Amino acid sequence: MTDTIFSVVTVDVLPLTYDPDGQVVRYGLHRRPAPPFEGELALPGVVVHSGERLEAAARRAVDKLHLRADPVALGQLRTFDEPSRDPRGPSLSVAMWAAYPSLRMGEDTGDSLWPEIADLPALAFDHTAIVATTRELLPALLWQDMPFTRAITGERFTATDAVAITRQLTRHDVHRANLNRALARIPGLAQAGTAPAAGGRPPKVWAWA
Amino acid sequence: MTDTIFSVVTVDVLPLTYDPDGQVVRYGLHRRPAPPFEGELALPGVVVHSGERLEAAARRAVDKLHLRADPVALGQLRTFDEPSRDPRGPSLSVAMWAAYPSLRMGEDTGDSLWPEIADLPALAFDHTAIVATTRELLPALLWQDMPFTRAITGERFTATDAVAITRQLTRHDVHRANLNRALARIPGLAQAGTAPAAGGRPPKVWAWA
DNA sequence: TCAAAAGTGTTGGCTATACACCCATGG
DNA sequence: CCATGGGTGTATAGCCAACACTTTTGA
Repeated sequence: MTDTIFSVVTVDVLPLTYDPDGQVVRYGLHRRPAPPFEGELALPGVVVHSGERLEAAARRAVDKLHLRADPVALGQLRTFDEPSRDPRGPSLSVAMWAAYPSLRMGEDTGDSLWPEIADLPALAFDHTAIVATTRELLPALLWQDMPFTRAITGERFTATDAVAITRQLTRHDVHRANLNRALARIPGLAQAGTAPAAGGRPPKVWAWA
Repeated sequence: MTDTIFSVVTVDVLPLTYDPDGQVVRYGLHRRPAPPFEGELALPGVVVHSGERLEAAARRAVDKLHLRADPVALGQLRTFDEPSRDPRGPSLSVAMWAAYPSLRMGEDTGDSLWPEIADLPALAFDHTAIVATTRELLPALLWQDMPFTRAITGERFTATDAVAITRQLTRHDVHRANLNRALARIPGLAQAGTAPAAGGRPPKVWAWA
C-alpha cells in the first residue's frame, strides 16, 4: 500500500429536526462509546467505505443515534481537510445535513442528545468547528432548497412554525405577515386550512404539494 | 490494508480566468498524457495525499497545465461521489475553483486549452458533469465571495469587464448602469479613474482596496 | 367580554429594471 | 463632426420591513 495515496474519509452528519411542541430547531449528538474522545459529545460520523456513496455513509452514521426514525432527506454541506482534526491521523470529513421528522424529546430520541441549534457545547474532534461553520450555511438553504426545507418543516406546518424555524436558522427576526406572503410565492406550497390553537386564533396551515 | 476503509480522493480543479482582451471568461483543460482517457480533455486533477490540504493538492493539480502563473485564490465547490466516475476504481472527487490572473491565450497558456465558460466539450471521467454542476455554483460567488471575485476580476477592472464577467457567469444580462451602482455598494471597491478606450468614451476603472 | 395569538391591510423605503439622454474619445 | 461606446439621470414596479388594525379562539 502506497500510504500517501489512500485517504481516510469520514462523513460527519448534522442531524436536524424541528420540534413543533417547543417550536425549536435541534441537532443531534451522541456520546462517543469508545476512544478517541470516549464519553464526549460528537456528531454522528463514520469512515466512508471505498465505493460507498456519501449518502449511504451518512445513513450509517446516523444509526449511532439509535433512533427509530430515518432521515427524510440528506445533503452535502462542505468538506473539512484540517489534517489534525482526528488524533488518530489525517482524514477528510465531508459534512452533511440529515433532516428528521419531528421527534418527541426523550421518547423518540433514546440516548441521543438534541441541543437547540443556537447552543454549541464543546464537542469531540473538530466537531465544534464543523457545527459552527455548517450552521452558517443553513440560512441559504431554508426556503431556497426545497428538499431541505420540506424535510425540516414536514409535510404540513403552521405559519408560526415557519416563523420559529426561520428565526432560529437565520438568527434574525421575521415578521409573520411578511413570511406568510413569502411562503405564498413558493411553488409547491399551498394553504390548507388552519390548525387548532391553544388560546388564540388558529394559525394558517401550509402544506407541500 | 483493510481496503474498504481507505479511499482514493482526488481534487479536480476548475481553473478560471478572465481575458480582458476578448472580454471572455475561460476555464482551463489539458489533454491527458496517459491512460485512462489518454489524449482526451480533462480538468487538472490529482490524487490527494494522506494528510495533504485540499488547496495544496489543487495547486499540484494545476501544475498539469504548465502555466508560468499561479492561481491567485482557490476555493471549494462540492464533492462528487459517484463510484464509477473513474474506471480505475471508486474514488471521491473534491471539486475546487482556482482563479488565475488574466492570461494571454497561446502565449501564456502553453499546451493547455481554455474554452469559454459557456462551452462544454466532452471531457474525460465525469468531468463534463463536474463542469456542468459547478459552473452553476459560480453565480452565487460573484460579487458575494470577495476572494473569488477579486481573483477573477484582478486588482483593477473596467465597468465593461464587470458586465462581461457577470453576463457570462450568471448567463443573463446586466445593465451597465445598474451594475455600476451595485459595485459602488461593495466595500473595498472604489473608482480609480478611467481606462483608455478604443473609439468610445473611456470606461470607469474599479480598484480593490 | 377579555386576553392571547394570528391574520390582513397599508405605508414608506429601498432595490431592480429599463430606458432616455448626455458625454468623451478616435477617426 | 460623426460614429462608437460608456456614463448619468429618471420613472416605474416590485419587494421588504414595519406597524396598525382586525379576526378568531379559549377562558
